[in-house]
Amino acid sequence: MVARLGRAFFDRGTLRVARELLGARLIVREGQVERSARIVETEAYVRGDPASHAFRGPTRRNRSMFGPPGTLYVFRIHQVVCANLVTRSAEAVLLRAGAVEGREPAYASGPGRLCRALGLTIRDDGDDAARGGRVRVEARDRRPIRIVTGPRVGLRRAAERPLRFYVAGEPAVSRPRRLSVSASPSRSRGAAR
DNA sequence: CCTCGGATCAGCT
DNA sequence: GCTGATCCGAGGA
Repeated sequence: MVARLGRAFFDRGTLRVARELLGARLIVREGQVERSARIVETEAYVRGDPASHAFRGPTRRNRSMFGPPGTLYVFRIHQVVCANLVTRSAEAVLLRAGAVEGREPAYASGPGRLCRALGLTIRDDGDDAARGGRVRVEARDRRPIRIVTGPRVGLRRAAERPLRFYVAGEPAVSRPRRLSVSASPSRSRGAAR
């Protein structure tokens, strides 16, 4: 049995959570069916970050970002749904890509495609993934992964901040750009790629 | 009220 | 690489 990631996991620094979510499984229950994906790409949105939806304070749209750690913040942009997991202090981690599990493994490359693959909708906004309802997250296994850090994707403001993290060698990751390699979170600093 | 532009994606050059 | 779709939220007047 795999441990669900609970409140304590999300109630930590956002960069750390963003890195440690890599390899974790995002699971969405749909009646009797469960759809899941291994998370392979994340982005951090932090306090004082002009690109963060929480930057200008709470509104109806972003109120989930001010919820407890582990809250889902789901928003829509250009008719596309994207999902975040809230950490602390109105910071959050955007889930950008995943390896979808099932009889036909597939790659969901991009936050909109990931949500679509798992059936996440705007109705999931505000749900508590740490408590584990329709949506939950399970810890990754112990196999080491190599994490790459780089600039976030698709932003006009604060685009250069290295707040994107992804698993090296994963096909689902969005168009790779400039890279700087770091080690797996539970291991010591590793060799370069 | 009006205007602006976006944490995207698909499709085209 | 670039563009357009397409619409809603945010913010200013």
